[in-house]
Amino acid sequence: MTLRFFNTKSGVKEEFKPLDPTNVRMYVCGPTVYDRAHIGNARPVIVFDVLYRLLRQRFGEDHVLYVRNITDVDDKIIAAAHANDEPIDELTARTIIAFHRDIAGLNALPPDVEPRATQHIAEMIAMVSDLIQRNFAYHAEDHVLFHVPAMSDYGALSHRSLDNLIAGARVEVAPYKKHPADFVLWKPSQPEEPGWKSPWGRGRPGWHLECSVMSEKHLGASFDIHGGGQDLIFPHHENERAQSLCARDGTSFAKYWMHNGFVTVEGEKMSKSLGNFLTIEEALNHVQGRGEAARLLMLGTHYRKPLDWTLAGLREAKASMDRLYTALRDAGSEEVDEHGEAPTEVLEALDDDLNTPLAISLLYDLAKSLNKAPNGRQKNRLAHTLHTGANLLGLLEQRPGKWFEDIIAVDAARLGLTALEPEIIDDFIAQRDAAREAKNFSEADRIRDALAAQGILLEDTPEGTRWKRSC
RNA sequence: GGCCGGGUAGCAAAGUGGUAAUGCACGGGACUGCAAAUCCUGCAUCGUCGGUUCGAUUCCGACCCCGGCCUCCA
Repeated sequence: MTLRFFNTKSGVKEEFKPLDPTNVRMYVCGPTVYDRAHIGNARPVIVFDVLYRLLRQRFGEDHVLYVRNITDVDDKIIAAAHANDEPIDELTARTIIAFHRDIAGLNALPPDVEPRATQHIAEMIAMVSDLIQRNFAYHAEDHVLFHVPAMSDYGALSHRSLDNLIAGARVEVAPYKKHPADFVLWKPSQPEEPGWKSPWGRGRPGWHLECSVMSEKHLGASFDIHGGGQDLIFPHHENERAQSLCARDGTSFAKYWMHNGFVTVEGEKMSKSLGNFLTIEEALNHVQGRGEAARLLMLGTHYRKPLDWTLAGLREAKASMDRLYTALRDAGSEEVDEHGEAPTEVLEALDDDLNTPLAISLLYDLAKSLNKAPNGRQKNRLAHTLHTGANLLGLLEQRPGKWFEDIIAVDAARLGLTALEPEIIDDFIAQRDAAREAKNFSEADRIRDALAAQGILLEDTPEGTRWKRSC
């Protein structure tokens, strides 16, 4: 097995060789908890969830450590709390709960550690002190700033030169900065703002510091993979890297940097001003809470490419999931088998820089073979293979019956659905069967049409009539 | 202006120096009372122009579009 991942720093696919195969470590930037998670936040969650699943499969479940932080101190949080007239703690607690619920709906496994910035203030202060001591940072007007020219290969991750940065700078440079590119490690807090006592007065950490500190604390100063959205490459990850490398000797920080592409919605960049800020919850409501459809849509495009999220695409993904679940249902495979060795081809597709679109196409191939399988023995084998392969992508984790019949995790009434009870549906089906028996096909079709109008589709099989919800 | 990524069938999206996976949609056929589901089958010369090559969609160059980053952002 050879895993290859595109490393942002080198700009090419590299063979993945973990520092310690018995302790593969990855750090992914998690949410800043000031508002509901949107569909753009969902992409790294899903992409790195697949990476986590792959690494667990390849190196063993107990040999992978996945850390995803929660940023719970930040100027946006302060602003949002103020706007809501709500204590910061309440805002962040509420938002974290919603975040967990949202991504659970996307079948994302929880990370092994989910550290919070506010629980690492002491370590942050210590790292700032180290940077000052090593002459990589300086104290000026209650701020502590990282002095960018002090680091020789600053810009190596984002492939920018210092000259470019200055040329492109559109911000007014604060007067206390020695160099325009210098960035804040610690900044003063106003009395009404959250703050912690420090050698430089009451204040709070700069944006990048938390990830340097939390990755070191939970993964060590050198670890394997650092992931996040492409927009984090600069300045966040560049600065994180600068802090972490300059604060220590002989460490490598992240060996592989992986970044997912951006998400647009209906062809437009998501932004609050455009009013197309689509939350995960809203998106899932469009498919009655079937998170796997959203997941399939996300994974249907390679993670480094831009992804345009559309309602049509989501509905199509739902139809595609129907196909896979139909194959399982027709195979009589109601068992959800979460374990077992995933099919080699699927694993190999993922080994090659997470080629999820190829992996998914292999699932369709398996579904086709399953549909054509002549006997129960082969069906069982293929169903199991399809299951384990799909599970690697976080798909097909439900019973087919549940997939087709439930309205999952949403308030049906709020969606304007009548959500017929299964008993009532069965009753109609019995009436229709009687009509068919009597060759009264117009009555049979009338019942079928009536159910269809309620979103219930019928399928006649040799074993009898079955139904599924159409949306 | 600098950096990065895209442009493949109606839509979505893989991939390869030797005439292009897969899904959805659509057409034909089988099956069905009719459907649905399923199966079989049809549907693209890969942004433009040059170059390298026996041969390029795949390599090189130029150009044209599209998106992102350079300021908070997944």
